[in-house]
Amino acid sequence: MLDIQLLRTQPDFVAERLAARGVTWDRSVFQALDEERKEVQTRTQALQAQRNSSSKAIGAAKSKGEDTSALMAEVAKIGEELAAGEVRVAEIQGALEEILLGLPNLPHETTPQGESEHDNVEVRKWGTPRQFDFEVKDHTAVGEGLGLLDFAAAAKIAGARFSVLKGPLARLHRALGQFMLDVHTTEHGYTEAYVPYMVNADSMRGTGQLPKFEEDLFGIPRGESGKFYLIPTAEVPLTNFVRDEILPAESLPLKLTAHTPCFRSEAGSHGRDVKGLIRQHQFDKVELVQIVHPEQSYEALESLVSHAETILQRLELPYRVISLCSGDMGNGSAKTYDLEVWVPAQGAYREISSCSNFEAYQARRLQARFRNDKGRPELVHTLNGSGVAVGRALVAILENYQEADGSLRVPGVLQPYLGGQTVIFAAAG
RNA sequence: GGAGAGUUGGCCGAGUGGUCGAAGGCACUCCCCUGCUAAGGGAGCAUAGGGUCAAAAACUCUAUCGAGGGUUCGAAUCCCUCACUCUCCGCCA
Repeated sequence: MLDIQLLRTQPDFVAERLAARGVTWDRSVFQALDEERKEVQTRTQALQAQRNSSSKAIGAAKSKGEDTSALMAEVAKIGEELAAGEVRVAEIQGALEEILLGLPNLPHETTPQGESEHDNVEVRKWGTPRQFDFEVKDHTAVGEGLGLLDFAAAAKIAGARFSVLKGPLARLHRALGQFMLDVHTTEHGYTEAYVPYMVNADSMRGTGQLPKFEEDLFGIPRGESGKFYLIPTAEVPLTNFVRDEILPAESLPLKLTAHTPCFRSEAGSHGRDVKGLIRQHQFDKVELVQIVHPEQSYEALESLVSHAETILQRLELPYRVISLCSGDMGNGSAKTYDLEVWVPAQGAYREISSCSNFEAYQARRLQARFRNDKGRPELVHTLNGSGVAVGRALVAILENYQEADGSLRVPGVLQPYLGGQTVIFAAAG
C-alpha cells in the first residue's frame, strides 16, 4: 500500500512512477473523493466534538441534580446530520482504502524501465552450462526413466499439475530442502521457523495477495464467516510475524526462513509448462524473509540475493541474475532480482528464485513498525526471496546431472544427505 | 464434542453507564541527587486519522479498551453476533 500523503502531496510523481509500471492512475477520482472526505470529515468531527461536550455537560448537570432536558434537546437536533456524516465518512474512507489497496508499489529508481520480460536486464551470470556428448532428456524423461517420477499416479490421486516422487528421488528432494535450510541457518544468520500452511484473510491482505489476487489462491471454507487460504509461499506466514507489531530498533534486522509447501491455483496459466515439475499446484520452497530498517533495505536485498545464489553455486548449477523491469515486477515490489537456473533440455534459463524489496508497501498494510531513534513508530521495510524453489532445483538437477546411461549423479553437497550415495540408478523393474 | 473463564496502552494490571484515553506498577526518556554502581526524588511517555500550514514545530479535533453490530444524550462498562486465548472433562496424532 502506498502512503496516502504521497498521493495527496505529489500526485504527479506518483502518476509518473505508476505509469512506469504500465498502470494508469485516475487521479481525478482520487482527488474528488479526497476533497469530499476532507469536507465531510471536518464537519462530522465538529459535530462529534459538539455532541461529546454536550454529553459531558449532561453528565455534570445530572450529578448536580439539575434539569437536562434543554441540553438533551440540543444534542438531539444534531443527531441526524451527525449519523449521516459518520456513514458518509466511512464510505469515503472505504473507497479511498480500496483505491490504495489496488495500486501497486512504485518502482525504485534503480529498477530498469520497461514493459515486459523482454526489457529485463541481465546483471551477471555464473557457471558454464555443461556440454553433453549425448542427447539430453528433459527432467520428466530423466525422472520417469529412473522410474522414480510418476505423473500418472499423481493425476489419479489428485489431478493435473501434481507429482509423485519415489525412492531416492523423493529423498533427493528432501535433501535439497534440508541442505538449503542448513546453509541459511548456519551460514547466513536466518532463524528457521515452522509455520502454518493455511492462513487467514488478514495475513493474505498484509502481504498483498488479497484483495487483488484471490484467484491465484486455494481457499478452504471454514465456518459461517471465515476462510483459510493455503499459502502460495512462506513469505505470507513469515512476513506476518510482524503484523501489528512495534519492534524495538535493536531487533532489526529480523531474518527468517522456512521450508514449506506452496500452493498455487495457476489460474490463467493454462497451457504454460503443462508438462513436468516446473509449474505445479503444490511445490516446496525454502523462503528467506528479512524485516529491516528502511535505510538498509537495498543492502539487504543484495545480501538476500547472494544467499540464494550461494545455494545454486554449491549445487554447481549455472544461473544468471536478472533485474526485473518496472513492467514485469510483482505488485508490491519496488525492486526485484530473479535468479534463473540453466535448464539444458529447454536450452534456456528458468526462474528458480525471486528476491524483492517491498520497501514499506507491505509494512504499511501490516502496520509493521519499529521504534526509531526519535522514539516514534516508523514502518519497517520487508524483503523476501526464494532460497530457492525446491521443485525447480530438482528439475535443474535432473537435467544438469543426467548421464548417458539414464542414471543421475548426486551433487556433492547433497551426498551427505543421501547417506553418501553418489549416483541414482533406475529403480528395479 | 461438553462446561466454564478471559481478551484493556510497549508489558503487567485496575476499572459494571457520565469530567476515563483510561488508576497503579514495570519498562523507557529527560532532569535532580548520590564522586562509580545500586538506591532515591521530579517530570514526561499509546496508536491512527484529520484540521490550522506548502512543510516543521506547536496547538487542536476525532477515532480506538479483541472484531463487528445494537441500546443510550453519553459505552471499556449494558445487549447481540463472531474471532481468539486459557482451564476442566471427553476424543485424537
